[in-house]
Amino acid sequence: MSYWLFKSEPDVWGWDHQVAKGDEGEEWHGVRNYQARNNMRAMRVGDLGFFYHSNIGKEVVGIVEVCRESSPDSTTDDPRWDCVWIKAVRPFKRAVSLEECKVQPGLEGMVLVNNTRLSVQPVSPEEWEIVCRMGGVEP
DNA sequence: GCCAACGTTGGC
DNA sequence: GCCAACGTTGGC
Repeated sequence: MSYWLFKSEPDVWGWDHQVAKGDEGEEWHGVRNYQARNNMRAMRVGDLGFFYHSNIGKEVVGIVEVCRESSPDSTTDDPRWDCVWIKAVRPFKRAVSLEECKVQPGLEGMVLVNNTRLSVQPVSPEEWEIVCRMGGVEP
């Protein structure tokens, strides 16, 4: 079981959209970055991830689960790009902002804090636990 | 809206 | 294979 973080601009695709898709989930299409794609290829069904709102909010708002492993991205014919499907699991009781993460002990090495431009990131088990607790949910 | 960081592209 | 030019992301 591994942990991840998915970034999305909430005015394009936000937590509420994700929740509306229910257990069927949604294809995490549109990623055109090798590092992010490779992270998705490493995902397995049942892996958990944070759902992060970039630009607007800049905060982790909930937890998602990988419900389909990486397969061709339906929004392109380019065979280089594929993606997983994710479904919403539960919302945070309170959103955890980027600002908070930056000053939280234990999160100094978090990719979110150190590589602002990577849209699909790995999260360590320690980071997972810390951020879940900050968000008011059990890891 | 600006700009820093970073990734990609393409000429050589 | 190098690197300059360019494009994109995302925090501020």
